[in-house]
Amino acid sequence: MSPTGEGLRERRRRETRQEIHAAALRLARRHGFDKVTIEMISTEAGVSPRTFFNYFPNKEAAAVFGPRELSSEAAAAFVAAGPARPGEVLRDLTRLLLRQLAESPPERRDMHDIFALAHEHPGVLAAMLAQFDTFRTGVAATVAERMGRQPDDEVPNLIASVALTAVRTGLERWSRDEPVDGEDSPVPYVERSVALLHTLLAP
Amino acid sequence: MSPTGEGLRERRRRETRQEIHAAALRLARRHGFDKVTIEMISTEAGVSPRTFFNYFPNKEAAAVFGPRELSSEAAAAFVAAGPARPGEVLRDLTRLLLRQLAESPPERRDMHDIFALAHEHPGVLAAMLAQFDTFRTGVAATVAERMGRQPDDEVPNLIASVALTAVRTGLERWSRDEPVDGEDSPVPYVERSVALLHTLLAP
DNA sequence: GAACATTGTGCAGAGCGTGCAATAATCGAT
DNA sequence: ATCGATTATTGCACGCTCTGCACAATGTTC
Repeated sequence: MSPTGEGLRERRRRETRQEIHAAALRLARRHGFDKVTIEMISTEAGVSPRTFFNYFPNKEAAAVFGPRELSSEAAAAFVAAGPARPGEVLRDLTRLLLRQLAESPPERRDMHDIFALAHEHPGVLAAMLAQFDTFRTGVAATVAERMGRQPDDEVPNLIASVALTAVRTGLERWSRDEPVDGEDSPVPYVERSVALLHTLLAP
Repeated sequence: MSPTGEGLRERRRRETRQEIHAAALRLARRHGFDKVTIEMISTEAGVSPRTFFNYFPNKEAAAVFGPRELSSEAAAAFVAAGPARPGEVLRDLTRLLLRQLAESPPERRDMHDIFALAHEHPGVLAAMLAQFDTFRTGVAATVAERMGRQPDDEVPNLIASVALTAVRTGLERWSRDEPVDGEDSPVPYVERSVALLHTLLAP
């Protein structure tokens, strides 16, 4: 097993999944989403059609694939900070999310295309929202852990929802903007959404 | 044309859609969601399989079917109230949503089963979120109209997202609770979520 | 390197979802 | 009431989706 703690199998699996995702997005750009078949994606990614389904349930999920959980170290630090008032937890959470976004920012072009696909293909929108919601559930569980509450408690869930609403909104606007030289981070966009959100409820 | 302004065709269409939805949910309860086929649903609803697809793109969508827009009168009144500060618009919006929820509350049993299905079938969750998001988009457009902003502007979208997060969270908890005699409205649950949300950002 | 666990692949088959064209029902007007 | 226009229902055909199963190939553990 390698020094990173990640075995060969694990790495391959991650790479294959990424490969299939990239293939799906590439082909959707080239031919239009609904002209693309699983067979085409599989061939482009160098796997069998059957293997495709070992990684994704359908092509929508392959196209929108992205991170589904917080990095575990960051989450651990967040939890370790211990209980606090909801407002403070929300503040910490948005900071955590922004840091993670700054450290491993998505490709603007990919993000743009995914939002565009979601806009014209209901199935893609559904897949994207489902993925986002999976992330939200995980975040809510982390928040719950820090606050000493149950994972399905309303408070952690509302905190996670609010924070991720800001992230989603910021990312969407970022993906629609024209790239500017030297300024290609989604972070300011999300910060802006967070600020707006505060104006909303605390006027 | 009838006095309601709704023609025979329109009414039939609405009824058929409702019929198919009910059939899908009923069969899912009886046999488990993934044992149910389009053919079974169609037969149960008294239409041809081909007709099913004139109403829904797949069985997930049929199962989670629900309202997709604000009632037009309520929305009109909301818009007519004219521009205001974001916080006030949000307050008005939550009132509007609560009134609508009080006037035509969903069946608790249906809501419970839909959330349960969504919990164990990723495809159902995706369909539910997509439907919710369609609603959200429409609400955002209404809010935008009132505020004299574009429908894709961040402010109306954040307002709609926050309000509907509260609705979703409240409905989910309501659907999980045991029915209590004489107290079977989702309204207090949503009100509670709204209140929590305010505590969050304005502590 | 032997035993074990996981992953990739082919095959078969039920079910999904759509385009098309025919038929029937409703609608809006005279 | 009648007639043409619009819209809904259905059957048919066909390609694609997705899953279960069995077995080979490839890591992993001891």
